This record gives sequence, C-alpha cells and structure tokens, in this order.
Amino acid sequence: MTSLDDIAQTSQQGLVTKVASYLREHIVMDHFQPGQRLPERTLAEELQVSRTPLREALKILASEGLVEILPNRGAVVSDVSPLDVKEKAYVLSVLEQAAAELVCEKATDRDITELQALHYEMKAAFIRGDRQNYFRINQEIHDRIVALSGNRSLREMHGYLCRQLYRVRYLSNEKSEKWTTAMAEHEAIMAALEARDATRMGQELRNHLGKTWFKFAANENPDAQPSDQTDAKPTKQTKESPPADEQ
Amino acid sequence: MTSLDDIAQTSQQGLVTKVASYLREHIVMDHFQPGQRLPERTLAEELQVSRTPLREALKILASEGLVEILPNRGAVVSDVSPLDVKEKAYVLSVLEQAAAELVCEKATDRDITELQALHYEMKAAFIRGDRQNYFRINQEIHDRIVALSGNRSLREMHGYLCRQLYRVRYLSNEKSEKWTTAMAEHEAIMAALEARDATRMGQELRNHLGKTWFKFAANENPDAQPSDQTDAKPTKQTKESPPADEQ
DNA sequence: ACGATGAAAATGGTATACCACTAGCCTTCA
DNA sequence: TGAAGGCTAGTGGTATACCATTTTCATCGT
Repeated sequence: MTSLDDIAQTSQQGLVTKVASYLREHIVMDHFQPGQRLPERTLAEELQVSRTPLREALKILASEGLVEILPNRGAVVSDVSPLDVKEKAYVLSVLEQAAAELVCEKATDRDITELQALHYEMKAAFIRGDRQNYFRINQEIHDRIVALSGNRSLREMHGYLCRQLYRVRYLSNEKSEKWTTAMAEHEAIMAALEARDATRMGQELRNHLGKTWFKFAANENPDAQPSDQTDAKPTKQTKESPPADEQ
Repeated sequence: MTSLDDIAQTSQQGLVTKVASYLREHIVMDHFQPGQRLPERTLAEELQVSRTPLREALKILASEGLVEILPNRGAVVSDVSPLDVKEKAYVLSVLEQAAAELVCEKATDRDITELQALHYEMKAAFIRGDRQNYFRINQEIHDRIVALSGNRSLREMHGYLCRQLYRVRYLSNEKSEKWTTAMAEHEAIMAALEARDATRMGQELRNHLGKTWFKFAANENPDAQPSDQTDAKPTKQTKESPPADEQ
C-alpha cells in the first residue's frame, strides 16, 4: 500500500499517476464511504500536493467509474448499486469465459502447471481459514487466466471491471461463509483447464462467477429480488429458465 | 460536429467535457494522424482555452485509450496497430454476442420491429451505394442491440471499444468493397433475432464481426502475418465452418 | 569533417491566484 | 412565527506563472 509519504517527494514523473493510484487503492479498499465527497483543497493538503494534479487524478478516476464528478459540486466516490454489481459481474463472466476458451487453446503446459500451483496455494489458504490470502490468490488466479489469454484488450477490460468490483468483492468475501462451494467450482475449473476443454472451462467459470457475485448482490441488498436475467448462466442455454422479466 | 466556437464561449459547466468531446470526435474522425503530437500550448490557443482544462481533457482521452501520454513528452494520438484491432474486435464480438443473447430474451416485439426498420434503412443505403449512411446506420444497429441488452456496463464497454475502433472502422468502410457479404450477414442476424434464437444470433454476430474486422486488419497492414489466435470466431463452434482461417 | 558536449529554447508538470457557482444561514417582511 | 430573499463563506473551474526535463542546434575539439 502506498503511503502519503510515497507521494509528493520526488517529482520525477507522474505525480498525477501516483495520486490516482493512491486514491484508487483507498477507494477500492473501501477506506472511503460511497457517496463521500472528496473536497479538493482538503485532499490536496492531506496528500501534500497541489490541486492541479489532484484534479487530473480525479478526472481519471471518474473515467474509471470509481468517482463521480458532479457539475460544480466536485467529486464523490461512486456508489455501486446491487444492480450495478450484477451487470458488471455479468460482463466479467462473459469476459472470463472468453478468456478461458483462449487459454485452453494457447496456454503452454508450463502455464497450466503454474495455475495449478496457485490453485493449491489457494486451497492451502482455504483450509487454514486464511481469508486474506485466499482472497488474494483467488484474484490472482482469475487475473492470470485472463492474462494468459494473450488478448491485451480483454485483460484491460477485465482489470477495469475488477477495479470497480474489488471493494465489493472484498467486503463480500469477508462476510461470505460458503467458501466450500467456491472451492469446488475452482476445482472443476482447473480440471477443465487441465483437459483443455474450452467449452467446459468457460461454462464452469461463468457459473462460478455468477454464483459468487449473485450471492453478494443478495447480501448487500437482501430485498433485491433474485429474479433477474443479468446474472451469469451458461451462454448457450436454450430455454433453461424463463427470463423472469424485469423492466 | 462541434466547432471551435461551440467551445470556450459559455463557461457554464464542463469546459473539459467539451474539449474532451471535441478532441475525441476529431481523433475518431481521423482528423489527426496516429502518432501526431498534441502540444498543449498550441492546442490550447487554437481552442481558445487555457492549458488546464485541455490537460484534464487529455488525461480523460488517455484513459479512454485515444491518446497516449508519454512522461515529459506530452500527448500523442495513439496508434492502433493491426494486432490491437484484432484484439479489440475479438472482445467486441464477445460483448455483442452476449448482448445478442440477452436481447433475444428481453427485447419487446416493438424493439425488434424498430431494429428491422433500421435494417431496411441500411439496406436502402446499401443499394444506393450511400456509404455514409450505410456506415452510420450500421453502427446504430450494433449500438442499439447492445443498448437493448439492458446491461449498462455491457453498453459502456461496447462504447469504449467502439470509440477506439471507430476511426479504423470508418477508413475500412471507405475502402472495403465487399458490402454484399456484410449485408447477407446482417440479414442472417436479423432473421435469428426475429426467431429469438439467442444462440444463432450470437454466433452470427460474432462471425460477422470477425469477418468485418479481419478484413480490415489485413487491409491496413497487408504484411501483418496472420498467425494469431486472438481473432474472432464463433464461441462454441463444434466444427461448424472453418473459421475462415486467419490464423 | 564528424562527433560529442553544452547551452538555449520549447514543452510538460506543478503550484497558485482569481473567478463563478452553489449552498447554508441570517435577516426581514408579511 | 414562518417563509422568502439576499448575503456570505466555501468549493470547483479556469487561467497564468514558474520550475523541471528534454531536445535540438551550434560550437569546439579531436
């Protein structure tokens, strides 16, 4: 984690980048409340920087969807509604499914072995009840799968969504007790990868993400009705469940 | 198209937004060469604004991938390599495929009718040889499909990629002669939509985008070796048609 | 004559000052 | 006493001035 001191000392190159990273990390780590205002002068003084780079950093964060800039009202950390979570999670699942299929074709045996190693690391953290590391490695695995797809744009999009969901995912993970099913799903994913079964791996991943995120969305807003079609489900289902119309 | 005068007159709210939109449009319309530097003082004077809002606008465009900001070197309009095009187009096809499936479930008959109307408008432009409108309506149809998915995040991602590819798509369309196949593909897409066959529509769309974009990628950089697996092809194809091998 | 080095000009990065808008509070009038 | 309108403080938006880095051109030395 970057600290205040890491910023504003050497003006080498990219103060705005540092400020943006700092704020991004803090927002993502949920150190700011959703809806909280970010007054420029105050923040600038706290970070020991001028308003100019801070403002530019806020603009970047705004385009990343982490903060919202209201006209003449300044920046507030953006609130991610349960519906937002479901929508973003759906896109995330679509992207990871696509990544999975590419990975099955492209990955070297070495790559797959490394993923398996990570998987076992995660399993270790799991049986230890080490939430922190379980969470971190889990994220790492998903990132790695997307990275191995070899498609930079895919990875960029994935990272974009992950940043927006990280805060939510973190809190969700803190609360959620049902690691067991998640682990089982991961086992299935790895098995499909080992067999290089693109279709199966894609479906497993999508199913996994769907469950994980829907579970959270329900957590955060218990009164959210679970009848929604933006949650993840296998791509090619031909009438498996009625679309349960919302809108 | 916004003009210089539209900017820098009323300082009501959002000069940076206007500057960003202006630059975005000009970049997307290919009025700037890829790789061209955007000197802040010069541009600011041309746009009749100060450097500050211009810089913030450039930061936004950078986060949108339209310009690149080199450390201590300033902003240059980003060059989209043929590989970039293929990667982005692949993601685009994945997103539109997902959108298609959602649309088949969610869209009202009215929505579909409207899409068909647009389709016939496009066909009219097609047989007239009206490239400008053909291009515009084509874009409109794809946008509409994604919008009808009802998933805002999906739409956002789609828009993000489209902005990056718009310039390329525009030039490609200018050069490409093979509208006929593209039209046939659109017919197939519409037929699948009319039948609300999510799977088929998704595949048709993905196939369509794959062909369209690969055609361009080859056009722009003919010496680009086609040995790459990130190009678009139907997701779940179980050997339905040789993916028009560009790999 | 060619290359290397240094100085100057240009460009980006940062800070600060000034202006416009918004909001909250106080005063005044009904 | 309550509501409405204006005034003031605070915040964001914009412009400009200053500093650091980079690049290029000229000059000097080999």
